[in-house]
Amino acid sequence: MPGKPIQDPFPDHAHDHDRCVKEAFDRAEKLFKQNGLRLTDLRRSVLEIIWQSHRPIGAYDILDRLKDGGRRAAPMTVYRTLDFLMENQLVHRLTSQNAYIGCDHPEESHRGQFLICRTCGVVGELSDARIITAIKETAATTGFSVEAPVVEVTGLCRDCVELDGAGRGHA
Amino acid sequence: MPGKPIQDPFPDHAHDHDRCVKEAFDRAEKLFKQNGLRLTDLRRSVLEIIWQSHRPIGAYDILDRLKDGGRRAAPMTVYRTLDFLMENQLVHRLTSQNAYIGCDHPEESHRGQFLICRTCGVVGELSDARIITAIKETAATTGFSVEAPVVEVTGLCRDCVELDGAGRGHA
DNA sequence: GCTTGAATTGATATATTATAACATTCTAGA
DNA sequence: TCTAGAATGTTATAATATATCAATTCAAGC
Ligand SMILES: [Zn+2]
Ligand SMILES: [Zn+2]
Ligand SMILES: [Zn+2]
Ligand SMILES: [Zn+2]
Repeated sequence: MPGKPIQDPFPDHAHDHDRCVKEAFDRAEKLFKQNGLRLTDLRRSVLEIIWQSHRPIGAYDILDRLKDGGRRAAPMTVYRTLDFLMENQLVHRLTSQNAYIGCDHPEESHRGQFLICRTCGVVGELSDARIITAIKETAATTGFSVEAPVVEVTGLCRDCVELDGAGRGHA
Repeated sequence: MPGKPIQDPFPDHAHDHDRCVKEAFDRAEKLFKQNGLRLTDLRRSVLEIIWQSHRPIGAYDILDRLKDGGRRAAPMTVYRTLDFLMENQLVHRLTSQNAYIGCDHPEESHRGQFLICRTCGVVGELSDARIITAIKETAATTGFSVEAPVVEVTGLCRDCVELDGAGRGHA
């Protein structure tokens, strides 16, 4: 049985994105059922828009796409939906980008660390214990008790490093 | 000779803040001279306002205080000055707060890590090699090359942990 | 099926943060 | 003094996010 290979946290430029979307929605639907949440048309649409790529998308861009899709909507519509999706870990907000990105593993309560490629715009989510430990222990030396670490790292992804920062265009 | 004791990255609730301000301005003046920069009234005022406390302050709050001080100013005035101060490492922007904080050590080019107390609002800046190493090495396992890590950690500072999250009020 | 309260969405207005573009003033040096 | 570049003034606008109240939809119990 093939199954999923060892997971790479950063989506390759040539990966099968349809599979990402399918898996994301499978997980989402499961989560909604388990928790008795309502996967409404609006929520589904917003989630679809967000999962159209691995690039973070702004609230007003989501709004535009909703309108393109024939739905009438206002900023509040989007922000409310984003709040709901974030509460349920289906979406994360990248504070350094004022933008939103889909999450791979909404089952577990978490706050990921993010790698953001400056060239292609793609984001990968990490969940690395060592980073968190380093932050917690360093904070502890000054008596600081960590609650919500924000880690957002810009740089160049594997594919864009190879292209020496000239790469563009993929899901 | 007394000199400075081992530096604690998080300002104590009862520390001598006048000394912080004095030292910050000594460093700033030195930096301006060394680099042939112009420490204008506007820049000095903005830096003073930012150093009034160890809490981050928003651009529009800076604007208000400038006006209180009898200076006429517009948002652009503030943002331009902040840009200048940030270029010269005298000020950092906390992306998770949309707010700005004074920097302790403008001499060295750096991008700090920040501890932000949710109760008293005070911010301490770290510059911890272990955190950066953990981020770089983890990123490297997926071929990602780190350029600009953002680390902003909210939680409770030493003093506020002791008060169990009821503390308030100091510089 | 009908009722009802809660959840969801609609609609309008406004707050907050940040940038664009061009004009004027200041300042260091020739 | 003259002048070019730096700094600031001024006006307008973009981009992001929230507050508030009304209308609609939905699930559950009767
Ligand atoms: Zn994908
Ligand atoms: Zn996640
Ligand atoms: Zn101080
Ligand atoms: Zn600093």
